[in-house]
Amino acid sequence: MTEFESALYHTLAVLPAGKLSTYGQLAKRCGYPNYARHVGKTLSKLPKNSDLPWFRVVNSQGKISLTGDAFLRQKSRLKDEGININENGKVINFRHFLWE
DNA sequence: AAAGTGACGGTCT
DNA sequence: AAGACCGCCACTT
Repeated sequence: MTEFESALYHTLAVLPAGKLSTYGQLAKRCGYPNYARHVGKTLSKLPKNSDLPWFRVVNSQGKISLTGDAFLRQKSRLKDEGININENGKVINFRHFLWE
């Protein structure tokens, strides 16, 4: 496991339920500014049974970046935490839920 | 080794 | 508000 992955996992692990973060924000927070794309890349390799809150991560515009089934799964997980998605895939009241 | 590829992002039109 | 454009960086072709 790379140093970046380790840093990212530790940061993601403490993202509170009911909150959201963005790829870029997580990258910065774990000490790797400019690694937004790598956050996505890394999350895409996460095991399906991962305990990490991968679903609390959306893009800088507050939209879900996943497609197809994955999109639906993320939308569902967020709804469980009281966060809803509009017909364009965007989090309703996005800024209100941002982590810090 | 050069070119393409992302669960991305900021800026400028 | 929505695209186009470019910067970004590790990986794969």
